[in-house]
Order: sequence, then C-alpha cells, then structure tokens
Amino acid sequence: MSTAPRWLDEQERGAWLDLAQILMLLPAALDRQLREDTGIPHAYYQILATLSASDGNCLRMSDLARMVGTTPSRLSHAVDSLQQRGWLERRACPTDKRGQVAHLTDTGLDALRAAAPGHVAEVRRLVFDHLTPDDLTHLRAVTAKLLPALH
Amino acid sequence: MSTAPRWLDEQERGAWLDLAQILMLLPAALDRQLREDTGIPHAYYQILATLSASDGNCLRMSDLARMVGTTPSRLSHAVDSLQQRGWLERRACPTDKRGQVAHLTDTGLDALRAAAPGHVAEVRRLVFDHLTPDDLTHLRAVTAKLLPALH
DNA sequence: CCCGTGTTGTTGATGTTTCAACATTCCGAG
DNA sequence: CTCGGAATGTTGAAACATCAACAACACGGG
Repeated sequence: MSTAPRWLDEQERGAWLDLAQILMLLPAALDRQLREDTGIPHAYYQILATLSASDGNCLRMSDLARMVGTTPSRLSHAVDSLQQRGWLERRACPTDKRGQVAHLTDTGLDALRAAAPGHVAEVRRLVFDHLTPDDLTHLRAVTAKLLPALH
Repeated sequence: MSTAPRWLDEQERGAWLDLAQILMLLPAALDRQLREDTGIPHAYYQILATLSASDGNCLRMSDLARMVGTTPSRLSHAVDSLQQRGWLERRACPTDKRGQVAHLTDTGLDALRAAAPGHVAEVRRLVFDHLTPDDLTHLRAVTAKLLPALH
C-alpha cells in the first residue's frame, strides 16, 4: 500500500500545529478547572450535562455514548464511578432486555448545578471572550464540515 | 463569591456543543489510527515529531514540555516509556546541572518516519480534505486568538 | 558567603482510558 | 421456529494521565 504520501503545505502545516496545540491544551485546561473546583473530570461533567438536557434526565447507554462522543467501555467505567458517588443510577430498559438506562439522580443534578457556573465561566474565559460574532460564524462553518467525518 | 453567571447565548451554545464534540472525537480518532498502525499514542508521536524538528534532534525537557503542551510529570513518564523502546535517551544538560536533555535516537527517527505518512493521511482525511483555503484562513485566525490565553 | 525562593525534573499512588474478550439479547433470513 | 450475525453492555488487565510530595540545583539579596 501507500504510494508517496501527500505532505502538508505551509498553510496547512501552520494551521495543524496550532490546532494540535489547542486539542491538547483546551481539554486539559477545562479538565483542570473542573477537577480543582468540583472534583469532576470534564468527561464526567459532559455525561451529567447531557443527561440533564434530556427528557426525564435519563438516556440509554448507547445513545449517551454517541451524544458524548465516547466508547461503550469508557462510558461503562465512567457510569460506575458516577454511580458510586450517588449521582447516577442504572435501570433496566423496558423495551430491550440488553439495555441499560442511566438516570441522573437529584444529588447528581445538584452537583451539576454547582459545577456549571464555574465551568461556563472558564469556557467563556478561554474561548468566547476572544472571538467576535464573525469568528463564531466561521468557527461553526468549520466544525459543521468536520463533524460528519468524525462519526 | 460568584454573582449571577453569564450563560451562553444560542449562537455560543451551538458552537460550544460542536466544538466540544470535536475536542473529544478528533484526538480520539488520531490516537486510534496511530496506535492501530504503529503502536504509538498520539501524545508520544508529538514528542518524537517535535524532537525531530529541532536542532540536533534534542531538546531540554522543560522546553519540550512547553512546545508539546504537556506537564513536566506527564512528559517524564512519557520519556520513560519512549526510552524503554530505545527511541529516546536522556543526557545531562551541560549548562544546568538540574537539566535533562531528551535526544531522539536513530531508531526513534526510523519509527517516526514509518509512522508519519499514515498519520498525515489521517489528518488530511479528517481535517484538511473538508476545508477550503478560506476555511483555513478563518481557522488560523481563530486559533491565533485562542492560543495566548491557553499558555 | 549563606539563606530563601523559584525552577527543573522525578517518583509513587491514585484515577481514568484503552483494549480484548465475553455474555446477553435482538433480529432477520431461511 | 431456528440459526447466525449484529448490537448492547460489562469486565479485568495494561497503558496512560494526574496529583502531591519531594530532591537537587540555580539565582539573587542580604
């Protein structure tokens, strides 16, 4: 396989170096803020947030995994951890005996509500404070083009 | 502390959901390709790549950490692992007795050269194939605005 | 010279992710 | 109905990351 690889040109190379830095630094920064202030890793926060935005504060495991962008295995371990803190519980799925449904508990909702303001402030401080409305439009155009290939 | 938090408006909320997905999926996809095809995690690849782009294929640990966007601790563990594979070696820094300098070995360079084409192809497939030159310009403008706050 | 402070890098414990293997259930073809 | 493949979740081990604590050195002011 693999004939001569098509390398990146100067434009692309520069863009990639910057983007790679952001892919490394931005999640790390969000993670650090959440852990320091609330003890919740960013990936776990996303699980709670996704559940809280769903009908009945509950979601099928596989749907949740797709929406958060994680693997079944990772989600399963994460739910274990969140369940031990009392923030989540598993219930059997009524329509599919294989299925499990993750339910956000009241305690979990409280924890999320406590964490949300600080997290949003950090997102604002690191991202939106630096972008104009035009930047936002361009950014959405780019993400819209990239997301399909990632799913 | 913390007066009423300033939440995200509709524009920002949508942009953030998309961006968060990309922050989750893109590193995971890059990592998977590299691991499957070469056994190198993405974070380790970046270390090798950064070294290979440097004068003398070597860098001070602290400089390397800054350039790759990682913590001293993470880098130290990573270098341990890369050293065991024979791809890297530590040498004492001549001008600062605390310092360590990471040197890319010939074997390491070979490994990097073997991994590079597949990785670049994946970056192209997931990112640059979907973007026009205008998109690239906009993207660079955005990353340029975000990076300072992340350092 | 000497002490205090900041820098550099490592270590080990703990937490999280990945990977491979697996059990269970669904579903469609025959 | 029944079989085989696909989908859903879980598990345990290994790899990787984070955190706190630490050791060793640099550097500047007294």
